Amino acid sequence: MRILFIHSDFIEYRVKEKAVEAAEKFTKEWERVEDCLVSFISVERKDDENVARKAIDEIVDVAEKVNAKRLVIYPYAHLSSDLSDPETAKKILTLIELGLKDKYDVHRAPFGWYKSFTISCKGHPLSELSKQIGGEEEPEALKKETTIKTYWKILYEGNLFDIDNFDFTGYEKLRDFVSYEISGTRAVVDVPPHVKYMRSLEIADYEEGSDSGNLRYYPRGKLIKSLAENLVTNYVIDYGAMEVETPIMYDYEHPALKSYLQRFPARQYTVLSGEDRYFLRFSACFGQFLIAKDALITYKNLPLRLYELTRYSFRREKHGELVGLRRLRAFTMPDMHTFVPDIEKAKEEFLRQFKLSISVLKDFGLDLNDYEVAVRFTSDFYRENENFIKDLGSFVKKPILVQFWEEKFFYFVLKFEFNFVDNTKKAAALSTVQIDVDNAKRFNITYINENGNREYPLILHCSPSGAIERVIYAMLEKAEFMKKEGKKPVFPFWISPIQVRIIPVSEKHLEKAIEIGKNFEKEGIRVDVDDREITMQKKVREAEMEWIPYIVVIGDKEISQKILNVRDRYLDKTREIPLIDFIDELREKIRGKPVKRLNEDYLLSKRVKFV
RNA sequence: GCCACCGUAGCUCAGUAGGUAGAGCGGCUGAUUCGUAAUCAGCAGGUCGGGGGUUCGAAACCCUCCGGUGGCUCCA
Repeated sequence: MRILFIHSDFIEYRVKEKAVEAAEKFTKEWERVEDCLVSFISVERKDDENVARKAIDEIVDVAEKVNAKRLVIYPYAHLSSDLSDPETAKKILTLIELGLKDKYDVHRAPFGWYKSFTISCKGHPLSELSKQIGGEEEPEALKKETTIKTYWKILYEGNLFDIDNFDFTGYEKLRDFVSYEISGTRAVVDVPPHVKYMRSLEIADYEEGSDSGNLRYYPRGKLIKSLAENLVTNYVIDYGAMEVETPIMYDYEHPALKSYLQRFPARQYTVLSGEDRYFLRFSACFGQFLIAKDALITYKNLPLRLYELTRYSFRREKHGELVGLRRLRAFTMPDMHTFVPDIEKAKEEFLRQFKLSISVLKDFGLDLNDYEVAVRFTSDFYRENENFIKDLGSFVKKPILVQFWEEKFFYFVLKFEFNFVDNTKKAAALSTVQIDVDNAKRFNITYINENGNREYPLILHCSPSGAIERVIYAMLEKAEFMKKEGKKPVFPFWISPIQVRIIPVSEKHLEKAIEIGKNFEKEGIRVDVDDREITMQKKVREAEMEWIPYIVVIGDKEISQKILNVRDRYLDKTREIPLIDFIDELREKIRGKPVKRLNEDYLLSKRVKFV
């Protein structure tokens, strides 16, 4: 259904001739209504009573906003090219009329007639609005989200505070996050700064040749992304998960998948294979659940953990929501599922994964001050596990946002997220863990218990870092915060695409510079040499603009004294250190971290400029 | 999905009573061989996002599509 609202000084219409066979009988050939809200409505194919109900809510909502007492329902076919049959349209229009009659003075223009009309629009900002309601692919969960009963509190030092009574002094980012969550931000903002960096640092870029929200990654971005992926995967495997790989597209008609789709508030990409319709996965859940369903699992195998790094997960986010790396339609998500026998075990895993997520983010240079914690649960879960929730709050030693759901509508009873609040005061979720009480049954995943009987496990969904692209986004936004504080923006050493740049003072030092560079390369440190014929000032400047952590200048002095002159970005100063000691220092910094080779030429004169 | 703004050289942008394009950076060439955030000079480089229309004439005005951004809505 589509509705066009016009808040009018008056509308006047006159019935002319029949437009369709099924035209409605009418009582007034001419009508004029003063000071009213006119709703021009197209009833579309697939619209039903639910859509009518939703339409009533929308009309009431708008009427309240513009303070209208009189309503005009005006059938108007021209808003849509996918109309319902006339009988349905009449029925739904009548339902809407009846639904509004109690509270408003409702007038309705007859259906199925050509009418002349004159309307006077008030012209204030809310006087013209249009809405689209329903749509066949809209999952229940998306619609339900707007009606589900929920309330919010701040949890701090074991106490729950009303949002309005909590003093956010010193917790401004939490305040921004809360207002973003509950009311949506009102701040006037520009493009988030990470978009500028993702391009200028040659990490990622928009790709016109694809759908919006599908980005291209340049060599440096690909390197950063791979390192990030490897780090998370290593963590998860150390944690005890087994890595699997599953298809990226699934059958719309598969019964378990079909009902799961309805519980998941996201839109899908659809793929046609001949006549058959498939959707692109929006997480690794399906693939892993379908594996678990067929596996022979006993209580001795629990907790069982499956993991996949999805490249990609797809969500067809609305156009207006896509920005840079914050929100994409194709993204890389580490996704682990843990199967446990009961709620006690689930809580134990939940807490461990909570801590795992903190460790993972820390390696990306994001600590608890950089993100806000949200914990959400059903009221039932809270009643039975109040202390558990409070312990989570105590563990992070700062106030957190908690959300209560009166009923369980989604598939989980408890979840947390770590939300990054960026320079435009918008929030994006990074790590998350959920306790899923529904899907074992839905997918018929069972394990054999001590007595030889089949039982449904509980399932934890965990993305310890959140989407990899989002982690990069958070690192870039954090860099901007650093810049605002007067610090130099920089990546953690292990993930810097170039870790050491060697700058020969003049051409005659080049050979020696390359030789010194080899010592770093042997240790798995990504080093390059600026062999271009430009001034060294300029080389230093460009190295700084690329956020390279260590800039080593090689001239006569360094060659004769065998001491390196290092410009250290983390300390923001230049220091002198013997080569051996410096390499030891860097080796220590990358210990236990993923290592990858430089993903571009060692010599800057050979480099391509991508942006 | 709706509304608004934007799209000009590889990048950032200038170019409004409509008269077939400019700067800086980058690139190339030459000079300079240089000590920690921009050496100097010359040269090359443009279907003005795509398509359609108005006009003698469109980067400019209109329509439409695509892309980007912001707002609304929404965001497990």
